Amino acid sequence: MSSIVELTHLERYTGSLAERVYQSLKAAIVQLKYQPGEALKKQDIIDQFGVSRSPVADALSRLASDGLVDIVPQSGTYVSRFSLSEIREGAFLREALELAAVERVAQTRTDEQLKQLQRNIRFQALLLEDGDFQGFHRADEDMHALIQSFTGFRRLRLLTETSWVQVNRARQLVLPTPGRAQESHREHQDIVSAIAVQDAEEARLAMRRHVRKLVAFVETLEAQHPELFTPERSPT
Amino acid sequence: MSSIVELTHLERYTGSLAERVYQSLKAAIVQLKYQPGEALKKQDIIDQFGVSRSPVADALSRLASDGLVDIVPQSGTYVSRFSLSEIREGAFLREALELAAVERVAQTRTDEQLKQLQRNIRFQALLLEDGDFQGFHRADEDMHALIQSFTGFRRLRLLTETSWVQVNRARQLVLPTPGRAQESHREHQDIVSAIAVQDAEEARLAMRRHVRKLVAFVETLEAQHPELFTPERSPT
DNA sequence: TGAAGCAAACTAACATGTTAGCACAACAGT
DNA sequence: ACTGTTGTGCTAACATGTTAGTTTGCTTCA
Repeated sequence: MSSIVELTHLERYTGSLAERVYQSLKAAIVQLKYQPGEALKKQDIIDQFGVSRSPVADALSRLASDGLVDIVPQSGTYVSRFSLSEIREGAFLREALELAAVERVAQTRTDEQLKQLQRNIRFQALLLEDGDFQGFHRADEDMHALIQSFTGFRRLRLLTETSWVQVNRARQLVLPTPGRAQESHREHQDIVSAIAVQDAEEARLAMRRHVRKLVAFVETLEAQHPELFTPERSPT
Repeated sequence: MSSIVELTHLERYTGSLAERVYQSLKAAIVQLKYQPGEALKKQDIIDQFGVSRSPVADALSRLASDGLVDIVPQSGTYVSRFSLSEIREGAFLREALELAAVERVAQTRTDEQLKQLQRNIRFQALLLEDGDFQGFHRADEDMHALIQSFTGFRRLRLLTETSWVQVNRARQLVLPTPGRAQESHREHQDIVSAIAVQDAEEARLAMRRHVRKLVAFVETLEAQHPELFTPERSPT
């Protein structure tokens, strides 16, 4: 059962070879093209990309520090299984960072920044009317990215991304719930409204309500796909 | 002026060669044995450790993702200079993570955990009486580590550490202020008191007061050591 | 039949050879 | 003197050779 995984061509990305291999593999893992628990055949990757072991090894070690693969010394590299505790931790970290960001932005926002957020919100409504849920999801992510960029901190976005990546991967398994997008949009409105009136505390609360909803969706997952999860470390 | 930097022997650390080289270099950079802006001579490192380029390259790439060195492609690797904005970001991130941690722990703590914290606090008092400021500093860090470990999240501690590492490096330049340790101890007491009565909001506030004090010390630094800082990106 | 031992095949980790881009100094032309 | 050019020596990035530890599965012996 050595299912060959179709990897995105390196030309789609920029940077060093190692960087591009990293991007391509990461996308494949998050999109569940690799099964959690599956062994990563380095030779296959080398063959598909036409590169040598060095950039691949480099990419894998970066994926390991993201927690997306587990490197077993002198043995092999495996796509990490889901772990409820890691998913909860990812959600906790994202919540911590998003709350701090929105609190700060509520206090420091300029009118121009507020305008951008409000434009995004109206755009979301427009996409919902058209039933473009994929577009809505992109606009959703854009909104979070906007808020984070308004803090002026560059690393923040990266950290949130890597914290969240586990949850995001698990989210691929959850079927979209009818009405969830509308509900989500209303929560976005609450957040931006609080930012508009510079109420930091309310912005925090609104963001917290929003983020915690996302987590609740994932919690039900283990029962449906137990084989993708690591057993929650019961002794032997 | 190729000042030879004394690196800690690899035997002091555990893990793969690359891991140990990473630990040793990181310690040297944080302790300012390397001057910010200084070029890292890979050959010197190789000679001192008696290893090959692979583990050193691996270690350097990890230091780069910590923000401790800047790798310039096809040119060289340099110990990163201080940047006020990066220091502020590090402080922001640590604050975000520590606040979330203490808020959670205030709600979920067991009596046994509380006991550990209170024991730590009394130990701090004892060290202060003896005038052992270095020991106090260690106990201080232990307390923060304790709180983080009580969340049950493993990655949290690592993230806080890497967020803070820039600030910590800068802190090496700040002379200890008389009476600061006592003040710090009182702030620690406030935090643990709030945890004792499970007042999450007060715990957050106490922790915030505490963390922000540390940052204030660093802010004055650029005037004293301008050569260690990157100019705050004024055009050309 | 089952367990213990052994060897072959695979892997990550480490070592080393090669390539190509950048910086800086010496030098030539004006 | 000043500018433009070339070449030398450095580097990171990439390719490939080597080593040593792990897994797997076959074989052998109780």
